[in-house]
Amino acid sequence: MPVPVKRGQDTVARLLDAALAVYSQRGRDGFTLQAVLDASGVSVGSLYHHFGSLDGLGIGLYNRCMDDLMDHLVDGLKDCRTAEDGVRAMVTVYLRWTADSPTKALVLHAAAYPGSPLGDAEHATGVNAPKVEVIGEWFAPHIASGALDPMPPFLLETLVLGPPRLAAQRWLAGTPGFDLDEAAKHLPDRVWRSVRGTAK
Amino acid sequence: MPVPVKRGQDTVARLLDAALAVYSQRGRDGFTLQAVLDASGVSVGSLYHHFGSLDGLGIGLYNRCMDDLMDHLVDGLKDCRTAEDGVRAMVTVYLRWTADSPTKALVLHAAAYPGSPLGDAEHATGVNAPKVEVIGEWFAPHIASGALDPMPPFLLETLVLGPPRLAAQRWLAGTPGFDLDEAAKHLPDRVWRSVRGTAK
DNA sequence: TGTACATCAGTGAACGCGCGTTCACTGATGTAC
DNA sequence: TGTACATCAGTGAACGCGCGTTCACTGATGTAC
Repeated sequence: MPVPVKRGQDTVARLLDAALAVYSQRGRDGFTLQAVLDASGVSVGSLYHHFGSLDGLGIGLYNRCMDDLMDHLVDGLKDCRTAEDGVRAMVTVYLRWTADSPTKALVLHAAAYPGSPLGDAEHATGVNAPKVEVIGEWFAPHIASGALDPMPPFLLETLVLGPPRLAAQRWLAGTPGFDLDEAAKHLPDRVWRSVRGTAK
Repeated sequence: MPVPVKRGQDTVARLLDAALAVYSQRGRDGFTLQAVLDASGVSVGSLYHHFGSLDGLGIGLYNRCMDDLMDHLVDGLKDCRTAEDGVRAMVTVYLRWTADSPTKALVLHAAAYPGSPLGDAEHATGVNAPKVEVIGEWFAPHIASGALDPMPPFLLETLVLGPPRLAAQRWLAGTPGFDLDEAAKHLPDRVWRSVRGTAK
């Protein structure tokens, strides 16, 4: 007989699954207590027992999605050695992850705008800080070596993730003409051009 | 005696001003009917007379902000002749506009995520399509001439606006270390590298 | 192993508040002749 | 210019619905001895 997972863990998972489904199907305005309860089959009190409030569940959902993305980004760097490999991997992974997990991506984008109740979650909890740091540390030596032009880390992030992120946003919004496959074909190259070292 | 503006135009302006103030100060969740009424001093019925619903006012607000940004972008191209000038202008104007009109920028970012009630506004009304087209037409000959590497327009948009947009988003969210002035110093250069023509 | 107790997980009826919207109305401005 | 009428702008009391949250409770699992 399998050792049962920690008590209540199953309920938490069901709530998060339902939250993701509701959020992606009915949007932010449709992310309502009743909708989550219906989709999960869990009782109100149980939701409050585990998450404290509907906002709490929202924050849990956000953290779960962000964590998933971070895992993929970190994983994408694993077999990279050159700065170019790393930059290309970030762009490629971001685009592929979006295509593979559009519902999670949607949660992230919806929460990314300033003043969002979920957007504050990351600052508050800092749950994903370690993984962000891992990525930062991967790139640091390549800046030091000159393989990447010297620039503050925030500009590197901006240049590397900005384009795939905008492409993802437009694609998720269904803007006609936005093709993620075509983006994945060309963006890594072009992003690399914008950050590679120019010094001898 | 000055000819009075069209009847009711003043009320509409007051509502939009109040909407912007409420949205930026109290966030999306604070954008409530009562808050707008209090901030504007206008009566419920009057709001409904002009905008039909609270969502209608939200759409009006979104269109107003997007229109403002588009004006600035189009204006930024006016004195540009080379492709490089144009690309640099787009990046620079986007960043400066964000710094100058953070409240409007906030509305735009908040509405940009897919499934947003305001985000659908643009598709629904297409109010800003003409100005988008103006910009597209400005760049077309520079792609044709090879000054910009040939690529689908959506990739050009992604590469040019992606980085300043992400920088703006992070700055608006108050992420520590994000400096819009520093971004304005370096981004135009680097964005240009990513899109300039490489053919002879 | 058995019993007593403590903690954790889960239930759902009840509550009250604030929300967006409606509607019958008054007043101001424009138009016809 | 004066009168009659039509249209547009603005008012605010009233409505009802759905929302997130609470709470007293039952049941299941873990712990002590």
